[in-house]
Amino acid sequence: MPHKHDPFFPPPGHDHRSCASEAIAAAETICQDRGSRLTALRQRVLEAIWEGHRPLGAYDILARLNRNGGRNAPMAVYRALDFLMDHGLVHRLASRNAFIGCRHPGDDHSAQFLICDSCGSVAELASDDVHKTIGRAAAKKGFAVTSETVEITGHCPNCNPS
Amino acid sequence: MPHKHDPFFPPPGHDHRSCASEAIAAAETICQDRGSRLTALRQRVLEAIWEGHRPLGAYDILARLNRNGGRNAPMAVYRALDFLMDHGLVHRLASRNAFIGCRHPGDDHSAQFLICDSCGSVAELASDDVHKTIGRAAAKKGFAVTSETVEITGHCPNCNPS
DNA sequence: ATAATAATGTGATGTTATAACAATTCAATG
DNA sequence: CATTGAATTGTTATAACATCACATTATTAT
Ligand SMILES: [Zn+2]
Ligand SMILES: [Zn+2]
Ligand SMILES: [Zn+2]
Ligand SMILES: [Zn+2]
Repeated sequence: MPHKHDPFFPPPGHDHRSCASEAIAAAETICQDRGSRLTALRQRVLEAIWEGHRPLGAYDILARLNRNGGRNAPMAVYRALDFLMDHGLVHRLASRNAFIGCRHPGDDHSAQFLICDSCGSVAELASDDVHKTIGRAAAKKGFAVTSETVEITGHCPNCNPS
Repeated sequence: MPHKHDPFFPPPGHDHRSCASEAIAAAETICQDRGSRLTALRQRVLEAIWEGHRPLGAYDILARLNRNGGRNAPMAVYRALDFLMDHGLVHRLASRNAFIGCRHPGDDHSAQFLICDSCGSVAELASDDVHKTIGRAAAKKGFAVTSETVEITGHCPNCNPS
């Protein structure tokens, strides 16, 4: 199911608690459905990621985890991220070495990311048109697609009032 | 101008010398036109990259550079790569942390990359259709595109005889 | 309770990329 | 040619990102 809030790039002042709580709730449901355990550590990592709509590096997440005297090691974060990615709750942005919460968890989707150069926020597009066009272009060359990385930089509507 | 060889994914046995020599020749022309210097170091990096159609990591390139007793440091490679990328002679594959020679040097193009999971070879697509579809999808969300990273993995025609 | 499995802890290490500053080479000018 | 400023390269150190290997603990199933 799509996100409750509509704004694609949520404006600076939006009620972000609900973004985060929706994401956590969706994660719990998905993990239950799949018989997986959303442990405290994994949930804390997911919460750290959902502190905003900006991608975070693994070590940024680690710092947030350890803010109040935590003693987690990088491995803990990477393992949690692997779990969250396996469950479609988090995406990795290859062009940034960073991670961001999925806005369409549960959907089986191929995503494209719009990354704002000004404010750093990221929106997740799920354009079937883009996906299919890529598939056609690849097929024309005899290439069988298994996965796509589509990351687009530019200026978001909040930073680009046209 | 497009590459002389047609095969999009050059077959294993192709005459690769001409791929490399064409690329070097194009680089010389482009640098002359722009009043830039294709120094020995830069050329050696470009040659290393053109030893094949597989992407190479910066440290792979460094190893090739230093094969015969060279003493170059990583910085030398990264600086040469920056130069070559600025001049549109080399692309970086974000999903691989690796670099590959551009097959359309001189063209002002937005590229997509097809990366074979079996043989590791990479082909550079320059699909205007993909480019425009991405532009439309982004515009629909009020996003102004400045650059795109499109990297597709799967199986190339040489590895996927259908 | 026991045993198997899953998750986490821990320390070391591997990999990719950049910072900072010194030395050298190059091209232009007089 | 000699001078000079800019571009390039050398050098060392360090930052940033990611994984390996193995020990320990927690959870689940029998
Ligand atoms: Zn939000
Ligand atoms: Zn913005
Ligand atoms: Zn070739
Ligand atoms: Zn192949």
